[in-house]
Parts: sequence; C-alpha cells; structure tokens
Amino acid sequence: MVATKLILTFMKNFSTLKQAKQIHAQIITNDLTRLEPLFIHRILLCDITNHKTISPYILSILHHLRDPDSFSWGCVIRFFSQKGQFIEAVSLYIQMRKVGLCPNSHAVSSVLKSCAKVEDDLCGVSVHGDVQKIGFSRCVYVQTALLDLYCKNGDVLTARKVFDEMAERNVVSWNSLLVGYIKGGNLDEARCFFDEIPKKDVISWNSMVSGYAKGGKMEQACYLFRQMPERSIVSWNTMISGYVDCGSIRLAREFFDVMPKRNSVSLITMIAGYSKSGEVDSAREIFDRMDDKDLWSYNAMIACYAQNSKPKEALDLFNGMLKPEIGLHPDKMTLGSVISACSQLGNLDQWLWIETHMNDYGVVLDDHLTTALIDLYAKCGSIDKACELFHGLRKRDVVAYSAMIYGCGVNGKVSDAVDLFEQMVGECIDPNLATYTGILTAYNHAGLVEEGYRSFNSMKDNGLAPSVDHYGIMVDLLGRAGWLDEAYKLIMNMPMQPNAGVWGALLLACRLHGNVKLGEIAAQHCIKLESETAGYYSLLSGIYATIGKWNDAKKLTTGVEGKKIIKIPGCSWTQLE
DNA sequence: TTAGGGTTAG
Repeated sequence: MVATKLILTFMKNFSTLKQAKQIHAQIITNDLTRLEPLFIHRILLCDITNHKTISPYILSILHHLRDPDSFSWGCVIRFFSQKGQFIEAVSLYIQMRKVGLCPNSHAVSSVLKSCAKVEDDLCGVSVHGDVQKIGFSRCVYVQTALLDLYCKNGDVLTARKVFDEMAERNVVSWNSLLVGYIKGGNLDEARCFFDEIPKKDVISWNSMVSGYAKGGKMEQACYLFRQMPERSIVSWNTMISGYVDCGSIRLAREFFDVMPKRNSVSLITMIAGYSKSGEVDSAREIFDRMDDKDLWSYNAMIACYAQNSKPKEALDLFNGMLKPEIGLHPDKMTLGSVISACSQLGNLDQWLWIETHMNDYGVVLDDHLTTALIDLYAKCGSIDKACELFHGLRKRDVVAYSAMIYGCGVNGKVSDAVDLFEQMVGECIDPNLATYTGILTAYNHAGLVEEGYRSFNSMKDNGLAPSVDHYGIMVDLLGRAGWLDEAYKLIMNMPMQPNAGVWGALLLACRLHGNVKLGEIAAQHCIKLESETAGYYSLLSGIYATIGKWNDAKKLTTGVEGKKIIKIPGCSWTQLE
C-alpha cells in the first residue's frame, strides 16, 4: 500500500521537476514490478501539465514493468501523442511492434495521429498495413484517424476511399474529410460535402467558415457565420483571423468588440492584426489588457515590434519576459523575432548572451533560426561565421541564399555574392526581390555599374518588378560612378513615386561630383518628402561650398540651426547606442 | 479521431 500511496502522490502532487524526481525515485526503489498494472495506467492517463519533464519518468515506469502488455504500451503511446511528442509516440510504436506485441485501438489511433503530425508518409502507410492485418475495420476511432492521416498528407482520394468503406461513421469522420477537402483548396466541393453532413456540430460549421476565411472569401464566411445554430469562441476567432488576413483590421475589431467571450487567441490574433497594419500602439494596448500573458502573447508582441522597425522595444520586452517574476522560456518563435531585432540594431552581443542559455531554453537551431542568424552575423561583419552557418543548413532556400548574398554584398565580397547567385539559379531556386536587393547591393559596393545595370534589367526576365528600394540602389550605383544624368533619367522613368531614399542617393552623388543643378533638384525633393532631416541641407550646402557659393552654403547651415532640425547620425551596421 | 493564434532575408 505504500507504493499505491506514492503513485497517488505522483499523480496529484508534483509541480516541479525536483518533486517529480524525488517521487519517481521512491516508486523505483519500492519495486514497481509488484504493482497492479491498473495503477500504472492511471498514472499515464492523469492530466499532467508539466508533461515534458515527466516524459522520461513515464518511459522509466514502462521499462520497469516486468512484462508490459499491449494495454500498457497503448497508454504510453497515447500519452506521448496527446502531449504533442509525436516522434516519441511513433518510435514507441515501432519498439512495441519489434517486441512482437499486437497494438490495440488506442495505440493505433494515437500513432496514426502522430504520423500525420511528423509528416512521414512511409510510417503512416506501414501502420495502415497493420490496421488491415490486425483488422480494425469496424473501429470508428481507428478508421477516422486513418482517413485524417490521408487528408493531412494531401491524399484526399484515399481518404475518401477509407470514408466510403467505413462500417460506422461519426461526426468526427465527416469533419475530418471536410477539412481534407478544404485544405485541398476546392471550396465548392467542400461546401457540397458540408451540406451532406447529417448532424453538423459546431466544429463542422467552424471548419467551413474557416475554409472560406482562409480562401479570402469573407462574404461567404460571414453569411455562414450568421446562419450558425450555435457559435463558440473559435467561430468568432476564425472570423477575426479572416478579416486580419485580408487586411480589414477595422472589421476584425468590430467582431472582437462584440464577441460574447474572448480568450487569449482572440487577443493574440488582434495583436498580429495590428502588427500587420503597422498599428504598434494598438497592439500594445491589447497586450497590456491581457491578464495571463503566456509565451504566445509575448511572441506576438515581440514579433510586432521586430516587424515594425522597433527592435529596441522588442529586446526590452524579451528581456522583461525572462525576469524571474514572469519566468517564461523563449521558444523558436521568440528567438526568430529576437534575432531579427538584434540584426536591425547590429547587436551581436545580445545574441551571444542568449546562445549561452540555449540548453536551458531547450531550443535547438533549425534552418529557420539559422537563416536569421546568417543575416545577423553577416550584418555584424562576421561573414565567415555566416558562411559556416550557411554551409550547415539542411536545405538552402531563397531566404537563406538572399541573406547570404546580401551579407557578402555589404562585406565587399562581390564575387562570392555573384557565385552564390549563380549557384542558387543552378539549383532551380528562383530569385525574388530580396535576392536582387542583395546582388545589387554587392555590385553597388564594388562600384560595378555595368554588371549592376545588367542584373537590374534582368529582373523583369524573372517576372519581377523592381521596387523603390531597387531603384534607390541603382541610383546610388550610377550616381557614385558619376553617371548623374543616367541616374536622373532612371528616376524620371520610375513607375512609382521616388521616395526620399532615391532622391537622397542622387543628392549624395551630386555632392561627390559637385553637380549643383541636379543637386538642387534632388535636395528640393528630399526636403519636400522629409523636411526634418538635416542631412539633406548639409549635403546641399556642401555642394555649394565645393563650387565657392559660400553665401548659399551659409544660408542653409544657419537655416538648419534656426529650425532645430534633427541630425540623423551616419548609418552603420554597428550598434547605434 | 475533427475547428481558431506566431517566426527568417530587404
């Protein structure tokens, strides 16, 4: 009975890893093999929030059983599957099969769900083989999990076949296939299927509304939403998210304001929406309203700052999140935004500090984070480290190549940038706008006008229309090389309004080459667009000074002092603080 | 066993 008591303690009383370790040690020393299996199963089925830390103990308990049967294995597999540890669930299933045990329906339906999540077609197919061999044809749970797996793998035809052959179906079977049709992109077909569902529940309705919302068909989504016999928080959140995705933050807010009950998803969706539309203050207002701020809320707000050029605020919030009174651990999402913020500030130190805590956070660098780091290291001048990370990537995509090309460009390694560009095209990866920003920057830094021009003109061959930033780089490149008239002509032929960056590049070039006529034109535009920037006045005054127009030069300088215009410090990739 | 929220390059 001592052991029984210990197990009950294990189930109810641990909230820290230390406690779990102590209780586990007691269970092991009391020889668990003599316990009734029922108690073991109760441990596994109990709801433990701190599941990651107890996983090793669950495995240890399984291995301490003298002769674990298929029920024990099934419980453990279900535990891992329910707690989101899908790879572990699949690997346990494989172990169980190796031991020669026949899985029960719990084990099979759980492992099918896990297969769907780990996106391994092969393991799903082999479990399907088991299903047919062992014979679960009448088990609605197993059959539904199977059809869901095929839906998630994008094979709706096979899913339909499973559905048609099912001896018994419930609403989950219908919903699973409905989502399969929706994910397949054919909304009309999905709608016909939805209309056929004999007893729709709120999930059927939500799925269909979400299908319309994700497909950008908000009118249909709204029409269906109004017809719903009952609505859950998810229904409202789906509508909000749909409006956010199509850029209608005002309509999203209307739904948000009238919904009967809100949860953290509602708030996070609004934060992301405001972030997308650049309304950082409104996002912060929502964030401050949240009572229980979890990791997702912090991630949304930190991402909002990072995406809206407020890197300092992003890092402040990140550091606040780590304080003991909040005590949250960052995950991959957090670090992605934090690295982006570091990169914008040229602050490598903050990252180097984070790196020493990676083991505590339990975050492993994936390709996504590594790509962000390539950008960070390259911008901070550590091009060799960036290169090392780039070569360690499992798969190099257009983002990784673009970051690396840009990194080579700003570090004066033009031939490396060109090689990478060609290598990328050789791997059949299409360059995008950012790739061209990188390669044009490289040509610009090296002063290679003709090569730059050729590359700029080749953008349209790849179906890309240069953005205002690409024009800015070209004007800079032409201007620095002294081709001022060509640069001016390029500006005049731009399909969009030139911004202060474009005119500023021309102004700088005029200062370098002492061209008063174009310099005055450029300065006029710059001042019109950004009158508070002092740099333009001093550039123009510099042009006057080089040709001896001292009075004009002086007038401008005193004008600046009189107006108290802000001087923007020279831009550099080193930290601005 | 099914539905709603986030991350990388410029």
